[in-house]
Amino acid sequence: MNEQLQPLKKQPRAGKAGRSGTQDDIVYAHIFEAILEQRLAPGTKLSEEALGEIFGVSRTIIRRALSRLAHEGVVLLRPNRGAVVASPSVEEARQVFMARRLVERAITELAVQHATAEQIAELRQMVNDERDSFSRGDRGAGIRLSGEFHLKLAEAAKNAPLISFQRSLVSQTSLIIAQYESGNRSHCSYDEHTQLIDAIEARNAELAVDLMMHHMDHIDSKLNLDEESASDDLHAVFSHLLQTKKPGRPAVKL
Amino acid sequence: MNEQLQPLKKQPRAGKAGRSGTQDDIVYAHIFEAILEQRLAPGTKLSEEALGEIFGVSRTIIRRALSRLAHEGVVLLRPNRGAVVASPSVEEARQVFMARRLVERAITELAVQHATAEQIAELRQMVNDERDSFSRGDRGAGIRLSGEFHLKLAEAAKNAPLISFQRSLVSQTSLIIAQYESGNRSHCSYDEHTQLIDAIEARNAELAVDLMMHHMDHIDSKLNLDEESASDDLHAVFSHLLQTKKPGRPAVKL
DNA sequence: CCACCCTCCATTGTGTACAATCGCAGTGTT
DNA sequence: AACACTGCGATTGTACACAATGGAGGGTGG
Repeated sequence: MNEQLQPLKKQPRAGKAGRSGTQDDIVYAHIFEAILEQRLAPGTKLSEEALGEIFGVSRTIIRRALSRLAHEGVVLLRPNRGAVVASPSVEEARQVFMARRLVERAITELAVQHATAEQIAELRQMVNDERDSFSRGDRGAGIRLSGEFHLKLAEAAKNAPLISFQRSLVSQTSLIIAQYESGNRSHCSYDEHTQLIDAIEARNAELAVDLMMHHMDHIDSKLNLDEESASDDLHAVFSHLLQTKKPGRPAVKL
Repeated sequence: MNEQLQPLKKQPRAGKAGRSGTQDDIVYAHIFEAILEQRLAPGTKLSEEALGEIFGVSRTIIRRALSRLAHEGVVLLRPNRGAVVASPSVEEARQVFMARRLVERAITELAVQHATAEQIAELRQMVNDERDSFSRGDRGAGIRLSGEFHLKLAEAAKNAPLISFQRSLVSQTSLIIAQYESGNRSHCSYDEHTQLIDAIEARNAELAVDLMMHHMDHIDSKLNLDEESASDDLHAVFSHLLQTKKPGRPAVKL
């Protein structure tokens, strides 16, 4: 259980202190990826020392990375209790999706106005990568790339606060998908992404927004948010109890 | 120039390591307040060591506080160059306002649905405080309380991601107001806030949203964002030069 | 006289040591 | 037997020491 993550220091850097601010980014990105690709399950404890050993950096760096992740909502930082991978409740998931609809609508409208030919080309490339991942059976990478597509779209909207917010929302969405998806099939059907790009390229705002909203509908229709919950959910539902009450003894009298 | 901020450790705590996570919050809150109340002008350098001495904590704490502030956009963190109070450009200000309209509209609609009687009472109390501050001539506190009003409204909307985003937007807005306001009169006329509360209490969504949008219009009509800029702006425009060149010698040949 | 380069200093980035805190287990008591 | 208390272990919170970076100033050459 000690070497399950990537080997230390993916990118060899000159000396210990490479270009400043780069070290945390690497750690951040790796943990982020691991969470989104579900190599780290919700609720998993993220020990600073263990992570530091794995990545070959001190706890200082780990701590900063965890801090960023916590700010984005994919990691829960409990004072004096350490960090765990967030396990969004159904209610939290609903809130995230509501916020996303709001933001995606605005982003789509803005992207129609501002997207450059280059950005549109990049978007098409990302859809290709996404399709490849799914056809390769790499579900984790697929979820991540699908999220990055929406992030790229946000960049085309040319509004810094929106981009930042979207990053946080996409992260949490990916976590929610990883946690709640009913196992049938692909999440962001890349076909919908392609149609969306077409509408944006044609500068058809109405159609683009329409497609995006349908896309959102499809995403959460694939989740088990409504009604009762499956096995995974039990953990999520009771996680808030487990961290305040003793897990050894039932926290709730039946 | 060494003791211009509040005396150390406003709230006396038990020993050095009080309740965990509290220390950073205090420092964070103090710097935040100082920036919003314009006791720290945009472009001011925030030395870690100096702040650490002022607050009586080590650079570690300061660094974390600055990190949070940077994430909210009120502080700019330049690698290897230290932190400065952000000085939003006109374009950045526009983006923030665009995002705020989006978010405020949604928040207003949700607040109409979910606001409890208690929350409405709290909102009224905040407007009172705000009015008091302005009548007392405390412009800084007024700006801050006005922002906190909008933040409280966001809480009534019961959507965690939106609250978090709103916090960031309000912070930046306050900074923008502090920087660009044409000196005439109060920014958030508290009267508009009162009307807004009335509409929310009456569960009149349409009216509430309408009032909020007008409120937004009023706010940025009071700023000098359009066209050229006045005296205050000069500072903003040249602040990036002033922090690289010596202030004693003209940075730009006339 | 101006421009370029080199050295020095201030400040940040990182690693590590120490201390406080929390959860857990063992033990004693009712 | 169940509850409460106390001590221990592990892990986080904080401070500090060292290393590296970037800028400023002085000096030299053109």
